[in-house]
Amino acid sequence: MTRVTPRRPGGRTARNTAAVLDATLAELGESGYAGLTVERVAARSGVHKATIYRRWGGADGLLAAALEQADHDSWTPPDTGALESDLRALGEEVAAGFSAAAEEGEEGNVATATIAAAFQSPAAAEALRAFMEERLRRCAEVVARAERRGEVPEGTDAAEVVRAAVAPVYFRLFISREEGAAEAAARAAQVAAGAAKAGTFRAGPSDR
Amino acid sequence: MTRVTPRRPGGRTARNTAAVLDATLAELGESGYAGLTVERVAARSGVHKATIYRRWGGADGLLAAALEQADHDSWTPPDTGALESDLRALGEEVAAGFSAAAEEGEEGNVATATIAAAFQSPAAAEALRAFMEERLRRCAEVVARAERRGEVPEGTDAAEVVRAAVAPVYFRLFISREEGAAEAAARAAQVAAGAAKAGTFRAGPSDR
DNA sequence: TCCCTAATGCGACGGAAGTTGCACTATGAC
DNA sequence: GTCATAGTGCAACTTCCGTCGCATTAGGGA
Repeated sequence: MTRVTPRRPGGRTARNTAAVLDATLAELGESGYAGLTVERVAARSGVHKATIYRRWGGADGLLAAALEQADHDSWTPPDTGALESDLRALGEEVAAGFSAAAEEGEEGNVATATIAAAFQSPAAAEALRAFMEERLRRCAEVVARAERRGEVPEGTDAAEVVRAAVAPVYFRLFISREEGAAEAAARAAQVAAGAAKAGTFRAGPSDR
Repeated sequence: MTRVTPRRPGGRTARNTAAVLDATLAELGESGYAGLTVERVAARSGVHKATIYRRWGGADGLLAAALEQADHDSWTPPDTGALESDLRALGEEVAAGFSAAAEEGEEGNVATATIAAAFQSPAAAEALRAFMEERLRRCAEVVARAERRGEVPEGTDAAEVVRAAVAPVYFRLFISREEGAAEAAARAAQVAAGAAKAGTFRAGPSDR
């Protein structure tokens, strides 16, 4: 139904794609997913709404496409020289990004919007899954460095360490809706790093 | 605007309230928050949609009211005799509840719907915050028992221990959208219990 | 029991979202 | 350069959501 890869990818089609995805990101930054409307994107991009419905299927398709594009950025995890401070910086980055997004109209809103959209749309859920998988993969470097320094035992499940460090931040932001996500980052980093050093995260049933 | 507490709480008003909230829960179980519509609730409950809009303001108000009602249940945390297995049971309960909800049309959907709605509606966000606060408060008993048994040092921040144990489960369910939430519960319980015993969770800046 | 009025029912209206059929434009193969 | 057609623009249409004014009903104090 939805043609994501047109058979004529050149010229006008390419320009339309770029204009629509740009407009989508801008709208997300301003209004979040709840305010993301095909009609507004159409008006902003100058592309007719029928075209958008045909090519992306709706608001969820727009979001998935925009996220897939954002996925190709050059983000790398922090490198402070020690596992715990790396994890803390990671968590604080998450907390800061989402907190700022909630107040201003920042681009962190795109991530928030995607998490929200994943509840309603399989396409968005899949886009989010792929995005987070990629992020966790890049974060594995943090644990790999710690392993090289001898901070943690060999065979440590890197992704699991990172999950333990950032999960409490997301929990406070989106599940329990409490304040103090930034402080939680420090505590979680301490816990995760401690457990990693003690060997609790050595590749168990979930290594992958 | 929205009159949550009518001045005539008896008779028809009470019957309408019950019928509407029942219908809301049923709709949530079948279609989630995305499919929660005032018109459908009106049709199902036999109460006119204008009445629903006047008293609850919209879909988000319905959800908040339904959740507030569910908040008054008699749920208590598991008691297995040891901290780590208590935490594991807790996390597995969460994982099972939400996984089942995702497949069938179960009541766990109400919680999922609330988390989703919190992204769009301040009322739902506040309802979710209150609900989770109450749940965390009840879960503190798990840590209190461990403290009495001497498993963890005095002054351990109970809520923080519970957050560390369940956050990775929620993270996999709703943020990274990975499989294996149940397995994550075991690992997280191990990490949280270990850190608690080591005194990492002794009341820090975030005791409250 | 009576009576004031809070609460509800009812229908119509305005607006926004999404769909569809048709005409037109410009891409890319030749 | 030419030409078939993928892709787009356009406008009308249907459906659904939320609001409003007014008539009607029933709660609960007297």
